Amino acid sequence: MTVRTRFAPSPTGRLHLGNVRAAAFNWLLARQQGGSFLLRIEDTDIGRNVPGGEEMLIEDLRWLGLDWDEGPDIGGPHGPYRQSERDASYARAVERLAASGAAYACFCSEEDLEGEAEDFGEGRTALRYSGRCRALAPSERARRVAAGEPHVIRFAVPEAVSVVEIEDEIFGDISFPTSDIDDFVLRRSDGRVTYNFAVVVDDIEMEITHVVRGVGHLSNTPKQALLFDAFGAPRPVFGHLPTVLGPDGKKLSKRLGATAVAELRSHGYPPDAVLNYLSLLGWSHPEEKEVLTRAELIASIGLDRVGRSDTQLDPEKLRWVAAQHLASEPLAELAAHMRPFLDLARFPGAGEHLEAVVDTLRTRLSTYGDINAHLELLYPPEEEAMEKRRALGADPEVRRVLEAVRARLAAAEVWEAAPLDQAVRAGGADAGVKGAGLFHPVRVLLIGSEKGPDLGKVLASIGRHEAFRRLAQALG
RNA sequence: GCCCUCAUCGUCUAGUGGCCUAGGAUAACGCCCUCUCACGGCGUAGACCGGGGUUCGAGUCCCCGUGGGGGUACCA
Repeated sequence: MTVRTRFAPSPTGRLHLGNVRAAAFNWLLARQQGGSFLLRIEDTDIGRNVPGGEEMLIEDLRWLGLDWDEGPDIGGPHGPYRQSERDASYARAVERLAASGAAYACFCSEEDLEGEAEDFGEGRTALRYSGRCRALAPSERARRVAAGEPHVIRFAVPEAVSVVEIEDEIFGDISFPTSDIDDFVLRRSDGRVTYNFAVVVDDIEMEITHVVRGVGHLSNTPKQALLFDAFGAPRPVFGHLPTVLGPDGKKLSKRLGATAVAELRSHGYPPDAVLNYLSLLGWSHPEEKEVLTRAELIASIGLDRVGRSDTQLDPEKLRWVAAQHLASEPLAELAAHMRPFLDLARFPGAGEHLEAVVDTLRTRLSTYGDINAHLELLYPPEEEAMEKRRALGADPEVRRVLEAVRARLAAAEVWEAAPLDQAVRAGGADAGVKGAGLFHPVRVLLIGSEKGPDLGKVLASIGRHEAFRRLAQALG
């Protein structure tokens, strides 16, 4: 049996990290097993749909590298992949259940049901449907339907089963008494089907073998399991993932900007790092490794090591994971990834020696977008820097050192970090200084601070022209 | 109300009755490396929600409580 998993979001727009985490698990599982991963759009609730939501969602998934084998944009043998386009399937499914007696028309209006309201206490009430239309004679039912009387289609919870047993790969075996499940609505009076019904019909027709989703759906699972049974279809393997909470421990909301995928992308987080971090939410590697490549993730992921308690997003740890991923990237690749984030208006010179710049700054960067925040180190505000350089030039002792260094730099044949570092040291030797007495004034001259990266790297980063320009401000 | 479910350092987690004096990671702090910064290395501090059982022995099993989450919709 080949594994088929799916990600089935409603097109409410940007994906938040909880959803993406579910998508990631499904994708990783499918790739590990050599199976298929499908994308399905659950747009049965019109009120929830956001214009362009599907496009944004697809964009986010693509960026993360979670590619699907069947979906609304590329089609596939089990389409359509948008619930709003699957009316024919749902109609057939309703027929089948009605024919077998597992579903029936109910004519009760919402007002009729009010009378059956149960008091929860504290003013809260619930409508638990008694199933009274279930007792209607088939002929009467047919007559009223034919007469065009408004009705919904309800599922007839089988009287023969007293408990629904769910086997969950993550939460274990759970039983739900059927006495707590009333005859729920399958199709609304306006003809639209409900979520619980649509998912099951879709999962059956799309031959989904593994349903991996958030625990929020665990309570729906018995209803869905009953439907699979009523259709005579095998139940898929279920796996419910613990909830992902925001850094504040509260539920993820759309306005929690920092947790949206699009936000991470715009900040320059590497997609592989995001995937890595997300996989660590609720799951742990058998050897507790935490920095994992995409391939390692595919090889080691599994529902058996997923925990059951809710997890909180930790932006600090995400940054750390991202930094680890950057650290292992080859310099040329890193520079290429950073180029689109470069703010050339602020740092016009940086583009010319990008590789050297990235090499100098890379140990302090966690994301591609971090480059600008640290570029100021190499390109301090001009006015202030100029003042410091003049002050340096005014000190005869310092001036002597800087001149010696400048002479050595002028003689440099290649403008690269290692030889430049040697040149600075040689200049110091010429002037009879070394250590802090040499490096500090040179560093203040170059970047306006005694603290900072190795001077050879700084010189290589700013380039020959800029280096002499800064020297000239002190020495004339 | 009723049903389901969760509970280890601030956070992510390891842990499936003795290996736990509860391990790792992150964040914090300190030391080392180094001209300095960053990286890195080493170290310090920090947790089994509470109460009852079961057992020779419980973070691990059971029950109750507390707290959190979900369902109980013609929401998904």
